[in-house]
Amino acid sequence: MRIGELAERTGVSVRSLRYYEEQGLLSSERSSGGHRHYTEHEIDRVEYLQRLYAAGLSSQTILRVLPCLESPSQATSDAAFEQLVVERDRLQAHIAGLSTTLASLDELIALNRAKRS
Amino acid sequence: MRIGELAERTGVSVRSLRYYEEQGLLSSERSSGGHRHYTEHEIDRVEYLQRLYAAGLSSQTILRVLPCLESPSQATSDAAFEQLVVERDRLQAHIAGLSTTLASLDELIALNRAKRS
DNA sequence: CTTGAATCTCACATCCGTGTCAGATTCTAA
DNA sequence: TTAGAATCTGACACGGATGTGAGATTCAAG
Repeated sequence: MRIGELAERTGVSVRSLRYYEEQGLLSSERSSGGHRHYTEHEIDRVEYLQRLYAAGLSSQTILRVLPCLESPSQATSDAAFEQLVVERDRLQAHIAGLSTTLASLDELIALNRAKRS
Repeated sequence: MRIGELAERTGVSVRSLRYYEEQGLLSSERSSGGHRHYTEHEIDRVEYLQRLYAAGLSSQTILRVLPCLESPSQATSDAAFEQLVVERDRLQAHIAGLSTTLASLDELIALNRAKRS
């Protein structure tokens, strides 16, 4: 499929897809004329990238953990694996903080609801 | 206390504290010479602001929900309350997404660990 | 073929909380 | 009173993913 279809099916802009490729996070075959072509597989990849971005990883960080994603094997570099664990722990802590905030927002809502009519 | 101490005690930079004030999120008394002075109360306020920023609210959005924070009463505007609920729901959904990502990172870690020596 | 839609590259803009620097002023302790 | 630290305002810079526009080229359907 071409880039427009991939964009549509993933909900990610064409601009972003090109950016991901530029960052080394997404690959594509090129037609003789230079147009990018993707397989179904890239849909999952793009969606995973979006998840990682949403989790607060930068392009560079994602690049570092990619080997773990692509080939979970003994050959996977220690650096990639360690980075993966670091990011997991960071995300876990982040979620914990957000959960606390969520709880306090809930309290706030209850408090306000009580004081209203 | 002065701005330097507030910064130190909250872990927020002096620059950011001034920015919060500029955005209408933080108030201060001024000395005759123009220096800002804060009470203990502002510590909580700053920490709460940090939580909201971390939860993905923009300055403007925080400004909108502030009335609910400051005076939970019948007088609190409907708009503020509704925005508060919107943000709570947004945060809830966001946490749910992150949790999914966390789970998949955990899987990935387990998978990689298994394949390594 | 031809034509219009899609894609290409390159470059610059945007957002927004924060960093940082400059030059002036204020505060505090000796 | 004076030196040095802290604060003041104002302005510009940054990071990083994404938006946007120009001008050229390619693709696909008639």
